Amino acid sequence: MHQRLNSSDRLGNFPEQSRVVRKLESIAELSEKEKQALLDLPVSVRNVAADQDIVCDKDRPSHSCLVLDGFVCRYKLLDGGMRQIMSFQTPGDMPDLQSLFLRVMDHSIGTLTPSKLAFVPHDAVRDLLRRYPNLVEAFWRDTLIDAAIFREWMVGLGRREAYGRVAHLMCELLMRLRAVGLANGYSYELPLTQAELADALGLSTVHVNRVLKELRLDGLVVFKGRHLVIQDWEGLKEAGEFDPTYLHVEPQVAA
Amino acid sequence: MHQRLNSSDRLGNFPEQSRVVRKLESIAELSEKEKQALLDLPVSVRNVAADQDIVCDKDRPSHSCLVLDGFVCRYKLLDGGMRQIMSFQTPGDMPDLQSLFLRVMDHSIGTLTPSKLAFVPHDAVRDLLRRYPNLVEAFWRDTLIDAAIFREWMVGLGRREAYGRVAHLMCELLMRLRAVGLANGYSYELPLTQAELADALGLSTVHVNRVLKELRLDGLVVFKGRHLVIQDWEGLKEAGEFDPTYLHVEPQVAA
DNA sequence: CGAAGGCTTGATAGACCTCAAACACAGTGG
DNA sequence: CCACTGTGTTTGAGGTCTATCAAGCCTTCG
Repeated sequence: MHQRLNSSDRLGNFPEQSRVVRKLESIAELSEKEKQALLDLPVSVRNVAADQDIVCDKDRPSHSCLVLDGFVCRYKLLDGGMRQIMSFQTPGDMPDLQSLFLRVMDHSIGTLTPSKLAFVPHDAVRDLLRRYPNLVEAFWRDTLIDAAIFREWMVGLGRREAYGRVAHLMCELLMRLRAVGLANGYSYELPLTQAELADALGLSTVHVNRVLKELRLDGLVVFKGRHLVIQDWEGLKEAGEFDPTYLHVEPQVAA
Repeated sequence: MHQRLNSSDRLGNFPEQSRVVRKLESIAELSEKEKQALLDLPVSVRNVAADQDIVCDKDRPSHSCLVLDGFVCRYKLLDGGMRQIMSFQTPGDMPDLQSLFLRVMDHSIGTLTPSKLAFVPHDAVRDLLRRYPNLVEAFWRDTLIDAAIFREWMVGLGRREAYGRVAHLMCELLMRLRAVGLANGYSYELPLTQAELADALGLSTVHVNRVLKELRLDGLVVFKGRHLVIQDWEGLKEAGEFDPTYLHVEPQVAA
């Protein structure tokens, strides 16, 4: 029997729901009723192994998915077999909200680590948005912030050297993981291989390796065993020319 | 006396309104009432010279702008003075719809050619969206397609060589300009300098020049005097590995 | 313990950049 | 009408960043 036993569950029944709510609250004000409505969303939750596709290029999904736990990414494959990762989705994120309005997938979404995902029928989301127009703003904002992150990555891919590109990504992930409580001070779990980082940064695995070594020798960060420690936050920000405006979070602990 | 005389105009009074309507119709179904409401939007129209900023990084705009005529771009400047252009906006586009929901600009928007722009107060747009929920879907879709284009550019910047990158951009612009009636068969006005192309493609001006020459020698395109002629559409698509899915237009004349 | 995946490092090659100079063309002014 | 200027294009030469290839090493896990 397969994993979809719990297709009649509601989001609120899972402990990780707090990450989703927290993420949305970092984006927009939510009333109690709206939060309730969110938690009442019907979901089917699945545990998915690493390196599995959730949605594929050209698919026409009927559900949107929420990341409850794990690292997920959007990516495209080129003819030659090369891969470009276009975003990392961390717990609390909704990687394919867009499929609500763009029927055909123009890219794939897959897990990078073992993940826990909640699938919500599009109809349920549509219904939610009809009943709570304020949530339209929240969800729309979320997709706009996604786009802002794409733009920032474009800057990195187009105009930053490898060193700054890596530094910038590490800064961004600290900010984003903090927002959902997944960072401790200046360190966080970064369960990615160097090859995966390379695919996101438009570099080769070998070069990522060399840059990481350089960052370590410069005393900025240590990345070992899927764990990242930022030893010199100011230095890292400078190396990546990092300015968190594009993340559109409250001027929180961006210290 | 300054240019804003016509601040009490409505969009429908300008002949270029058709481009805006046409653009939106290529994205979503519009009822007659919705089209009417669009045309009744209060606008102040301005003619702007080339190379002028419309909105700057860190601004908090109170209006959204529509491109009635001309080429406009989003861009960011790096510390070293380098520029990354993140999108080209052509007639019919709404480059800063996002400012409705993201208060602070995380990039700048500027003209590349002399342009005719319509500014709509955010309040008027908000009101429109409140009255016509179907337009929410259309506008949201528009911002999602923007994001899809960002993603496709990321692929180019990260994983395509200069040759394919240039080819891909030319394919994309043909499709987009056709959708608003600004292409003739396989040619269109491309009023950009090689330096501007370079800033969009993450290349140096010199290298763009060399690639253009190569494309010409290969018989794919001729770009001369701000005019582009595609001589071998199949070849160009192949060179850029171009697949128009990400533009999310009807499977129109993508022949 | 062996296998597999990931990490690390060296050597070589290629894509692209920077610098520099010449050329074309349009607009300006005497 | 013709220098003069400025912007954009074109081409060459040399240098840098990053990719590719290849090999050795380490860790994890059955």
